[in-house]
Amino acid sequence: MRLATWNVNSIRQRERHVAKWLERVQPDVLFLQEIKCQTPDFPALNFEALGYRAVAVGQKSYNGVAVLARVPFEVTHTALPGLTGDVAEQARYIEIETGGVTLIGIYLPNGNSGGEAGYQGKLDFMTALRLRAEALLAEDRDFAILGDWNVAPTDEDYAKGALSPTDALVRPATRAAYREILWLGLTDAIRALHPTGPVYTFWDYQSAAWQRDSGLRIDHALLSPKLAERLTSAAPDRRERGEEQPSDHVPVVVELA
DNA sequence: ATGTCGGCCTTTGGCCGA
Repeated sequence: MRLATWNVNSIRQRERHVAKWLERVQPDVLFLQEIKCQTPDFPALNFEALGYRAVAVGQKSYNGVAVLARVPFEVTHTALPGLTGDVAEQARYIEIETGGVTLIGIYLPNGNSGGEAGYQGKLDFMTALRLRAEALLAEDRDFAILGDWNVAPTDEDYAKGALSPTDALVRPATRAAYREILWLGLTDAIRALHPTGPVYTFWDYQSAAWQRDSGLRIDHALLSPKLAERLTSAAPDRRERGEEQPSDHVPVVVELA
């Protein structure tokens, strides 16, 4: 099973990139983030012509997630269970079941806007996500959580100078919340296979970040224990960052035997 | 490394978010 996640930074700007990428990589399931369109405006029919059923959870202007799959699936949640407050109104979560496995796509709040209240929304999302993972573990479900986590888990996960030490992506409370989820017994697919060194998934549009390889590792796939045993590969597809008019994120692809 | 994007309204330029 080939799973993928990609923050596309507007599906209207990146539809051709996604279509070409699907044809080249042929994932079974692809989660998208930052589609930046309302649900009815998502170009689902164009992806269905390529053999991918598409379901979007959109909103005006910002955020928005979607799933594209060439395998049968059922959408089970379009919002993160248990989450309340302003952040709960935003399109950041989709959960599906396919082949007896639960797959979750997330666009975790960045946390740098809206002051401390905005940052608290990020932490609230992470708490609700941990509780969701705990519930799935208690049910003995096999599951994976893929997406733009907006967390650089360790200092190896961002290039020197690419972030302020006080950025919400690296604040101690952010990292602690990420570890609480990871340490439930989940496996960070990329770090399981590439334990050290830079494995960036994002390069800012500003300051020639791509040319300087000044990147971040903030897109992650976390696997439940039995899925982790099936892990055979996990890597960002850096090639996409060099395309014309790219997203600032590249796809992350995970293979399970 | 505050000369980048994308979306939207305040609408042909300025703002917010990333």
